[in-house]
Formats: sequence, structure tokens, C-alpha cells
Amino acid sequence: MTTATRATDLPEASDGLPLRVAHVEIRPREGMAMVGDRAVALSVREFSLLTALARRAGHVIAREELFSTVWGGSLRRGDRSIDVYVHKLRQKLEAASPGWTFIHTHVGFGYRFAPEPAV
Amino acid sequence: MTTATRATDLPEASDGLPLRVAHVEIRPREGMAMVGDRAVALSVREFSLLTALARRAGHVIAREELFSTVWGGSLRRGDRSIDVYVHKLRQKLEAASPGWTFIHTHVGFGYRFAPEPAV
DNA sequence: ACGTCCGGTTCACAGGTGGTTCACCGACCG
DNA sequence: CGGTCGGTGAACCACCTGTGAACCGGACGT
Repeated sequence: MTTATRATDLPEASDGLPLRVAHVEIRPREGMAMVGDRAVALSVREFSLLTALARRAGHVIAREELFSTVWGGSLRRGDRSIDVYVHKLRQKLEAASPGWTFIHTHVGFGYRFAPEPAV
Repeated sequence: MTTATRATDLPEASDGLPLRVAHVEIRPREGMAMVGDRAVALSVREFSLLTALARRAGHVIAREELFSTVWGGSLRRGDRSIDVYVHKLRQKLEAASPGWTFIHTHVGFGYRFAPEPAV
């Protein structure tokens, strides 16, 4: 599926320009992100996943689509890579900005990136 | 918000285009809905039911038809699945938009989706 | 070449969530 | 009244996700 990349809504990130969502700034050229005024070091996979999520902030992205975008190929049943990396991202983002939630789970579907104060 | 919310035919929902009815926006590709500016997380079944109802907003849809559309197969006498899910949907929608009623019961027939200010 | 470090993947277990069914109750109707 | 229908809360169980740890292979320094 995939209708990807409607130019309409969100800031780009594939071209090297920083992508901002709330107080998160993703810097493609540097492979890192700023959360508030804190620098967050990310591995290649983590960065790629964060970018994929943030480019469509506020929208749910299906696991299948996330996988093909970040890892390439199709998601094998039972593959937990996505979960593990979402977890790593959450750890780092929330550590840099306590009291906030960034990645929301939509069970059976996928994840949605949307910085919100934790409830 | 511009929208042709004509009920009779079709705001599609299987093609991936968002379906709008009043201040409710259903996003097929994401398995979620927006009510006003709030994201409403829905399970797969809930989403499927909401979509079935909203695609013919303003019209009563028979229980039998709802069941075959959402669950597949024919409705067994005594099956309460629909009632339970209508209830879940009402909870979530009304929580996201207090003072509004979305799903109307037509006893002996079925349900009708039509966002209205509560009486 | 060897040992270490580190990121990425896989594994295993625990806790959550969702789907179905059941139980109970009030409303409605002949 | 007895029967049907829908609203609602809860039980039950399968499946999904969260999470810490093990595992593996490549990069790097000595």
C-alpha cells in the first residue's frame, strides 16, 4: 500500500533538512535528534525508525509499512525487531524529556508518533 | 471542513481516503479516527464497525447487515457482539466529544450513525 | 590475529489488550 | 405477566506488545 509521501502536510527529512515535531528536532545530516535542548544519540536503525514515524507525525503507520520502510522487505510473522526498536526509542526520548510520551501503540495496527504530556 | 457527507452513496473507506461525517474523521489506512481534534484509538473490530456505520451515515443499517459486513457470516440468534461493540464505540466517541450522540438505536432493526448534540 | 566494543537480531517471559460470551437488568409490548 | 430486545459490566482466553537478556557478527585498536 503506500501512498507515501504526500508533500502536503509535513516537514521533510530525506533531503537533509531538519524535521521538527513539537520539541523534537530530527537532524538527518547528523543522524541525531534534539529533544528540547538535549541531544539524543541514535543508532542508524533507531534514527531511521524515528524519522519514518515523525515524517507522518499524528498518523498511525502500520507495522508492515514501518518495517518495509526501515528494514526493507516484508515483515515476517513473529519478527519483533520493530517492538524492540520502538522500545529503544521510547527509552531515549522519554529520558530526554521526562513526563512526555512520544510513540503511541495502536494494537494490531502499528504506531503513531505524537509528542504528548503523559497522563 | 468541507465535505460531502452525503450518506447514500459513498464516502469510500476501503480505498484509503479519509471519511468524514460531521466532526468525525475516519482514517482507513490508519485504523483510527479523529473526533474534533482528538485521536480516538480503536481496535480492529471497533474500527470496522464504525466504518460500516459511517459509510451510510444517517441511514439505519440492519443488525444482520452490520454483522455480515463486520464479522462475516450470518447473525446467530442471541449473538450480542454487535451490542457490545456499539457500546464500546459509544463510550469512546462520546468520551472524545462530550455532549454528542453518535449512534442511534432503532429497536428491532439496527443502528444509525448520525452525530448530534445530545438532548 | 586476538580481544573488545557496539549495534542489530533473536529469545523468553510477563503483562496488556481485544474479542467473545455470559449474566443481569430495565424498557417495551402483546 | 411472560417474552423479547438492547444496555452494560465482567469473566475468560488467545493473541499482541513490552522488556531484559542472550546471541552474533562486523569494526576497531593494539
